[in-house]
Amino acid sequence: MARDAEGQSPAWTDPTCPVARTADLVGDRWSLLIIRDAMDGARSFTDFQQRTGIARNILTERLRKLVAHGLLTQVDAPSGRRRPYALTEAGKDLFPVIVTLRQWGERHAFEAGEAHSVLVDDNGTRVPDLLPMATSGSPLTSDTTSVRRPESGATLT
Amino acid sequence: MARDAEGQSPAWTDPTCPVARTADLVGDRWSLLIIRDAMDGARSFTDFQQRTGIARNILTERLRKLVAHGLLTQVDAPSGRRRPYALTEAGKDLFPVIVTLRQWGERHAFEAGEAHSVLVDDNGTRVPDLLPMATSGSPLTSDTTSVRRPESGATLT
DNA sequence: CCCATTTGGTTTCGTTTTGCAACTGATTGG
DNA sequence: CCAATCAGTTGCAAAACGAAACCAAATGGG
Repeated sequence: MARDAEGQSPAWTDPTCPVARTADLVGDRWSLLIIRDAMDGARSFTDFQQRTGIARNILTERLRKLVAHGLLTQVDAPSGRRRPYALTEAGKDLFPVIVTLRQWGERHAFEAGEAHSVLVDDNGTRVPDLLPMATSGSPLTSDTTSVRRPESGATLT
Repeated sequence: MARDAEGQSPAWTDPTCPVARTADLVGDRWSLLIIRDAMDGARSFTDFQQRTGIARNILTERLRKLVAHGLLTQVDAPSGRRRPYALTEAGKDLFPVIVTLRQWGERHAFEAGEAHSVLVDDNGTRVPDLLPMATSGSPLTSDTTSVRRPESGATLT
């Protein structure tokens, strides 16, 4: 199985689009939930399995993929001890992604009055909504921004 | 086809977690890229097909799902005219998610000097990185926040 | 108005991915 | 030492996906 290169750029998506690159890594049904649970304290195989409900063979595969791509590591422990998973810096850096997914869900995926979990800071205060801003401080939307594609062939200046 | 309830809560993920709810809607290989392209001006079936490279039958299915869940609509046009797709308010509200995915990709999914597209505002200025902040203005990470789960049974106060 | 082309799908079929359950061999805890 | 737990594997069935062929309704040039 997996006869050719394991985890390289799939190439079936625009190779210059950072959204596509990220989606290639975490854009499946489980990876983001695994990251979410890691951020919420999950460390062991069974932690992840129980919290997500993912099938165990798929969990194995996903954990390996996330480790291979440097979002998770297994921390060192004395000989023959089990090695818990932990987020790398790159993994932790997905925090803004998880937060925006959460905030969208809170706004659009629950009925009014339906109970859901809330992300709070050290003081127990709800984390404020994340909103793209121009340098000037004015809010940005998809209508007031655009994607500038790289000139082909340009790599360094 | 589609013999039973079309698009309801899958229930195989924590029903009180907004991240899970959102992932249930857009947590597959294509939906986020479709949303991305819609934000970048894609309107027609072939727009989406050409930009993403998705198989046409799957595209049909995804567009229907996104419409069913209220992220896309087909705008009205005079009798028997083709109805282009457009983002709803809920769909546009995924903008912060797309932006954080993009920014993570820019930071971690490209080699130094490798060309990629950039999101800019009306002035052509790059959109600043999105970072969760406490109300006080101090930056937040997964280490300085926690998820408060709802007390079971509580629906309204 | 006519016909060729394009658009927006649908159908069929083969491949891949996912899920489930049973199983295994280390690890741990009492 | 022994039972339970952990971290996976393995085998198989079900679901999702992809490629290509097909089709009817729009479009558009002459």
